[in-house]
Amino acid sequence: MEKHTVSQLKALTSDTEVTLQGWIQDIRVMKNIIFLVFRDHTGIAQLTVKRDSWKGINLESVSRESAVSATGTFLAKGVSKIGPEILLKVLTVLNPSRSPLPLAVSDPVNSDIETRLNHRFLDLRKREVNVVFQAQSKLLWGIRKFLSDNGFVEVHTPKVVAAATEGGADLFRVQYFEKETYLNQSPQLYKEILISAGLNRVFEVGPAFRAEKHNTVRHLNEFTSVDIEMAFSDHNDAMRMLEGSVRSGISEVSSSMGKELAETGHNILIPEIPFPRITYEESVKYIEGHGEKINFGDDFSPEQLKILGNQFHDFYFITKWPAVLRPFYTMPDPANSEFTNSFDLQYQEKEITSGAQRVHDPQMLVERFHSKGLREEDFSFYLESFMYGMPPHAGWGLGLERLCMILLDLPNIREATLFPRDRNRISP
RNA sequence: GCCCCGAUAGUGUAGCGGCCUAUCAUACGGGCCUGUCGAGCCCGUGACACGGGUCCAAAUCCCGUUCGGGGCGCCA
Repeated sequence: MEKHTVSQLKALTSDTEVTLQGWIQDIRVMKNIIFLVFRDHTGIAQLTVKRDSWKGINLESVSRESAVSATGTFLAKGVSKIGPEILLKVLTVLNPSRSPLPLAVSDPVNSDIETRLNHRFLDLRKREVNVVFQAQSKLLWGIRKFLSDNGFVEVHTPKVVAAATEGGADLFRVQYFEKETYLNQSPQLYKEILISAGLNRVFEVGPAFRAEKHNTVRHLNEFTSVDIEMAFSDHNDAMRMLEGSVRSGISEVSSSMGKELAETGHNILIPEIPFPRITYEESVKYIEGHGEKINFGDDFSPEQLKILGNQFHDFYFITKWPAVLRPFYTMPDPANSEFTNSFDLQYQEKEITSGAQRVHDPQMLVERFHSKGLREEDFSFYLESFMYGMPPHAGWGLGLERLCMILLDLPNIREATLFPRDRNRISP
C-alpha cells in the first residue's frame, strides 16, 4: 500500500486506494454518517464513514489530535469543502491523544503566547504557526545559497569562550571544569581570526547569547546569528553582500512558499536593491527636523527610528556611526576618526544587522582596546592573528529571527523562535 | 537597572464591595440530528494564583509572595 500526503491527493484519479498518516483534528459523529477531519504536514482532508458499512474500530473513542494511519478510497468528486475526501476503510490509532488539549489546535479560541509556548509542540501543529518556521528555513536557505555562490565558506566557531567579545558585562557564565568561561555573544573574534587564516570569505549560522535583562518583543537571550566576514574588503562590499543576502533569502521564501504564506495572511514583497543609505549625521538632522532632540553620539530611540523609518519603504542602511557607539574592532572613517566605516540595516524602526569594516592594523586595535577600557591581554589569542599580515576586512551579523519577524510582520520575536529563551523562559 | 500592567473552568473571557450557589464562548461528557459546515440544537461537568489584612459583607479594596505581560535602556 502506497502512502500519500494530503497534497498529493488531488493529482490522483477517483477511487484510488490511499493510506494517509497524520492526526485527527476533529470528529463529527452522526446517526448514519461520521466525518473525521484529518491533517498531515501538507494539509487537511476529510475521512468519511458510512455507518452501515463500517467495520473498523469505534470511531467515537478516537480523541482529537491522536496520531493515526488512515486507509480508504479517494473520492475525486467529494462533497467535502474542507479538503480532499476519502471514503474511509481502515483507521488505526498509532498513538492516542489525551483530552482535553492544553491549548486549542483547531478551535475558534486563541491562547496566550505564554500558554502556546508552554505547549509548543501542539501550538506548532497549527498551520499558521508552523508556516513561520518553514519560511524561516527557506529564508536561511536563500541566504546560504547567495553566500555560497559568492565564495563564502560556512564555518563553526566555539560558543564556550574564555573572554568577552566586547567587554564582559552581558555574558552568561559557564563552569567549564575548573575554569570559568562564557557563552559567546558573537562569533566576531573567531571570524576575524579566520580572515587571517586565509579562508578569504567565511560565514556562520549559530547561536549567540546575551545576558541582558531586556524585556521586549524584539529581544531574546539566545538568538540565531548569521555572521559573515570577508577579506580585502570594506564596509561597502559588506553592505552589498548584505542586501544581496537579504534579497536572496526573501526571494527564496517567496518562490517556494509564496502560496502557503498568502493563504495564512502573509504577503511577501521582494525588496529592490540597492537599499537606500543614509548617514548617521543625515539621520540626526532628519529626526531633529521632526522635533526630536538628539545629542551627537546618542543612539536613536525606537521613537526616533520610527520617524526616520517613515521615509523609507522597507530596508535602509544607516551608515557612518560615531566611534563612541561602536565596538573596538570597528574601523574609523579615515576622513574623520569621530566616525566609523560602519552600518546598521534597518527595517522601519527595527534593527536587523550591524556591520562594518574592521580595524586590521594591530597598533590601531591596541589603541582602540584602551579607548574602550579593555585589557589587551584578555584578547591575546585574537590580537596575535593581526600581527602576521591580517588582510583588511569587513563583515556583519544578522539576527535571523528578527529578519523572519519583519518578513512575516510578526508582533513578537518569540513567534519566530521555536523555543525562545528570554528573561524568564528556559523551558521547553 | 528603571517604569507601567496583569493573574477568574482545559483554553480565551465578563464581572471590579452585597443582585456571584460567578457571565459568555470554546473544549470536555451525554442526547437529538444533518452530506459540508467554524455544522446545528438540548442537557451536564468544570474556575476567582497563594498568604495576610480592612469590612456586617471581598473575585472585587489594601499589603506581601509567586508567576507572568509590556515599555525604556542595551542590542541582532
